[in-house]
This record gives sequence, C-alpha cells and structure tokens, in this order.
Amino acid sequence: MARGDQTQTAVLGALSVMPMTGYALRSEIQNTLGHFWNESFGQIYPTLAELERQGLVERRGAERTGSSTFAITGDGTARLRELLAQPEQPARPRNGLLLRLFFGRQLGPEACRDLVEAARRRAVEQLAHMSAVREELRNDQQNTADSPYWLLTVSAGEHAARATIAWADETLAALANLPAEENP
Amino acid sequence: MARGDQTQTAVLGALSVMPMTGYALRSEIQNTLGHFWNESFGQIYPTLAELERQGLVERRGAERTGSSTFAITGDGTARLRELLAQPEQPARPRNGLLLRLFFGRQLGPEACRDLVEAARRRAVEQLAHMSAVREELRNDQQNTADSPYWLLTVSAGEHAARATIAWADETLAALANLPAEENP
DNA sequence: GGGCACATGTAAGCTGTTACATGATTAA
DNA sequence: TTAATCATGTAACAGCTTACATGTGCCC
Repeated sequence: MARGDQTQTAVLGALSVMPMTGYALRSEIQNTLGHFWNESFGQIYPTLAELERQGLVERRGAERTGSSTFAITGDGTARLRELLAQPEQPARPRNGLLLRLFFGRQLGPEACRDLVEAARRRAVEQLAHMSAVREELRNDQQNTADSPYWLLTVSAGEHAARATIAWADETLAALANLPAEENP
Repeated sequence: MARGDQTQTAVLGALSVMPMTGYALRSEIQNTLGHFWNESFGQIYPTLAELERQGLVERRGAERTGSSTFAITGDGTARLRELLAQPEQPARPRNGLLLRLFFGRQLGPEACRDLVEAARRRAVEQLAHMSAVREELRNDQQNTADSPYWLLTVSAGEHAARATIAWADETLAALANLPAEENP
C-alpha cells in the first residue's frame, strides 16, 4: 500500500459513516481518530478531488456557494474495502520524549522529571478524553453497527494511556534516586 | 525545534556515548533506539556533513579508505544539551491498525481478528527484545552512567507492549461476539 | 573469486505541513 | 459591523525514504 493511499482510506472510511464537507471531515478525523490518526487540509482537499475524479465520491450541493457535501459511491465502498484489506504501512516511530530520556544523562534528572510529568499529564487528559468519547458513543443511537469497532480503538487509547501513567510513576521514582549530573 | 534538528539530536546523542562511523550510527540507532526512533542513511550522512561543517563533530581516520569515525566535540556536547532542552516535537500519530479496526465494519470481524493477532505477536516479540536489551545492559560494564536512562526507555517499551497484549486479548474476545458483516 | 558485511554518499521523488488567499455564514 | 467559524483551495517547502552508484575488507 503506497503511503498516499492511507489518506484515501481515512477519507473514504469517514465518508462511509456519513456524507460531509471537507472541512467537517477534518474535524471528525481530529476529534474521533485524533489519538491515532491525523490529516491536514493540504491532504484532504487534493484527495477529495482525486477521489471525485475516480468516481469514488460524489460532490453534492451548490459548488458556487463554496460549500459542498461529499458522499461515498458504490465504487468508493468497494475501493475502501480493498484498501482496508491491504497490509498495514508500518509507521516509523519518532518519540521525542524517549529520545530525550535516552540521552537524559546529558539533560540531567530534573529536566527529565519535568518531561515525564508532562507526559503523565497528557496521558491523564487522554484517559478523560477517551471516557468522554465512550459516553458519547453510549448516548448515540445512530451508527450502532459501527460503534463496536469504534470502541475497540477507544479501548486501545485507554490501555495506552494507563500504561503511560504506570510507566511515568515508576520512572519518576527511579529518577528521584539518580545523582545530578556533574557538568564537566 | 525544527524537525530537522531532531536528527541532529539523535546523531549527536549517539556520538556522545561513543565515537563511531555513520554506518555504525545507523545500526546503533536501529538496535537500541529502534522501538521509538528511526533514521535512514539518507539523513545520517548529510547530517554528519553538516555537523562537521559546524564543528560539532570531528571526522577521524583515513577519509581516502572510505571509512572514518566521527566523534562529538565540546561544542557538539553543548549543542546536544541545548537541543535536548527544546520542547518535544509532537509526533503526528498514524496507526494503520487502529485505522483499519475503526472501519472494521467494512472489513469484517475475521479480518480484524487477523490484524489484532498479528499486532499481539509483534508485541510479544517486542517484549522479548526488551528483555534481551535489559540483559545486555546488565552485562555491560561500560556506560554505567548512561544505562539508568536507557533502562527508562526499555521500561517504556515493556509497558507499551504489555498494554498492547492486554488490549489484544480483550479485543479478540469482543470480536468473537460480533456478527459477520452482511456485504450489501 | 564469490559473496557478504562494512562504508559513504547522492538524487529522485513522495508525503505531508504551513502559510496564504479567498469568501460565505452566523452570532454578538 | 465586527469577529468567529465554516469552507475551499493552492503553493512553497520541509522531511524522509528509496534506489542507486561505488568501493573496501574479510572469509570461505
């Protein structure tokens, strides 16, 4: 699966749930897929244009007013299934926190502690966000066929956040026992 | 912190542990930072050239034979500390597994199960790899000043892997109770 | 002498972000 | 009427991968 196809997958997938504008697409992806996916306008609009050219989505509503809704077509749904069945594109990891900690000797234990505390705070926030999404899903009577799958990704976010919190607590305890770096 | 600087951080950081060739740099980054960081030759060599130009690293050994060792300079160490102190560059998440699961209704429960099982296997492998690294660190009498920090990143990898395994087991149980998608 | 690991580098090209330009609609 | 939000798009650029070109040293 070429990299660019992953954006097509995300866009077609979101439109398979409901038709919406490019702008709404961005918000939805940010709010709902935010903890594991990301797309910017610079990708969404060209991708929509390309998908329209291929007949995989349809533009509805007045183009002249500058606001149009996109809907997935039958071909689009078929293409989506094809794309989803392709092997995952392994993401290249780039964790700035762990990079800094790895060279923490140069940075010193106090700065490391600050970084870990910040990471812990972000994880706690994420946990709260996941709870909110879970609640939303419970109260939403639409999309009952999709929601079991959505909950799987929420659960993944919760597990990851809890793991981060547990690790941060351990790490803070370990850092407290480390000597301050004597800057040579 | 501009994005390109992150590669400089990784390169300077690795050279702060010990001098080595560009080739060795790549191997070290892949083996030791592999679970949270990534650099390719296409970045490493230009970065080394740029760092040399700025006097942050020194090239030692016969250039003509095609094999030279790079060592960090005093200025390089200062620069490294400066870079490490910069705020983290938030990585844009792109998790192909969760993207597929989110649209799992289109993909069907069986294909989802295969994906989750594959992810579980990868996590089990990662856990084994982390154990091996831990063992290596225990037996290594060099770098005793750095190793406490290295262990923090190993621990992060272990927590993440265990969280993935726990999530995968829950998810597989949940998927077993889902009806197969009737393809319309 | 053949193959493999070590070693250095470049160039093409893709992916993705950011900043900008533009305008409609809505609420204060 | 002004500001915010909704909405669409483009262009420049940064970042990174991949493939290629090239050569050495060592072991079998």
